[in-house]
Amino acid sequence: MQHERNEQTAQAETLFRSFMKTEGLRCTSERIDVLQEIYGADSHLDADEIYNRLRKKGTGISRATVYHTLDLLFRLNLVTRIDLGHHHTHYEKTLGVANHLHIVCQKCGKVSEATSNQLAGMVEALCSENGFTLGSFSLQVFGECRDKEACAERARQNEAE
Amino acid sequence: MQHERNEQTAQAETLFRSFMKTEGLRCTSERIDVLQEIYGADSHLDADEIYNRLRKKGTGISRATVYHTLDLLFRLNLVTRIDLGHHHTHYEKTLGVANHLHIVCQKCGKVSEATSNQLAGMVEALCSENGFTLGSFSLQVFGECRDKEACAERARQNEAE
DNA sequence: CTCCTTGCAAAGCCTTTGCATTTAC
DNA sequence: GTAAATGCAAAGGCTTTGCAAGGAG
Repeated sequence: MQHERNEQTAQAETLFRSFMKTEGLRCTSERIDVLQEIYGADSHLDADEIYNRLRKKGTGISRATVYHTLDLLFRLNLVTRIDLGHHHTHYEKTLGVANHLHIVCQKCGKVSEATSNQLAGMVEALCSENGFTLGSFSLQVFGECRDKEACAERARQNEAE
Repeated sequence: MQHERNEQTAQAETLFRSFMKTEGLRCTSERIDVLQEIYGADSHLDADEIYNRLRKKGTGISRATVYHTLDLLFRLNLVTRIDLGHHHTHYEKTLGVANHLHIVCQKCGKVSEATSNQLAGMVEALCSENGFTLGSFSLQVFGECRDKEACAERARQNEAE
């Protein structure tokens, strides 16, 4: 698993460098840092989380650069934008997680990660049918936890904060 | 078609009134106006579009109420929130459009509406498997137009604006 | 050496909030 | 009559932008 993750990160970095060369853009250390932060994370992050994590590691990056880089990575399909209903964007790696989706509870806000082995193929087919080349996609599902008790407990915790 | 749309709107309104009664909330004319605006629209709208359309019709509604109502309708699963990458939320009716998704071109920004007859069933199954009751969902696909010429033309138009 | 990129701070924009007023039930 | 909803304006929070300084190719 550890090994797999590193491979993904390495693959992303190789792709990134090649993209940058093609587009005549520069591979700065800040950009690589953001890429690694996202690929090293187990799930979705928002811009501020990425900024703070990098600062804590001693990387002297600015928010402006984080936003610029995220936009770049999105355009290159190395990260996806997802909207979990928090009114700000989250970001997630695309490589190696094409069967990935989120289910958000509308009551307690809990976000569950789910996988589907049909999803990627279906989206790919839909793109073809509609005259598009697939870049990335994100599926958000809003619903309610079936476990009402645990859900209510979490909702209470949220209130408290 | 016209008939079908009206039926959906009527169905949404009935559901809404019953929800409101159950929750002890009030059916104000502003809330009904927002609901009708969304159900009367052919596609996704953002909060400001809803506000402006209602104002043009002479409805004296405020932005605050539009936002409050959208939140309410979302919680009741009468509208879905979608993120088309514009960094602000769009809203769309849920009733009668469960097979609906968006494909956004990352180059020119064009949004295509697509349908899939497998999608709703798949999402429903995923919810069950993961211990959730389905409320609503939204799938956004980011990619590139295959028609490069038309795409480049649209991109140029966007620049001009 | 050139042009891209960074970082700071300010501006921008969407969304939420506090509070007095109005209104549905 | 009373609790809920509206509207206004101000505040809030995420994101973008302008511009000077720095750095990759």
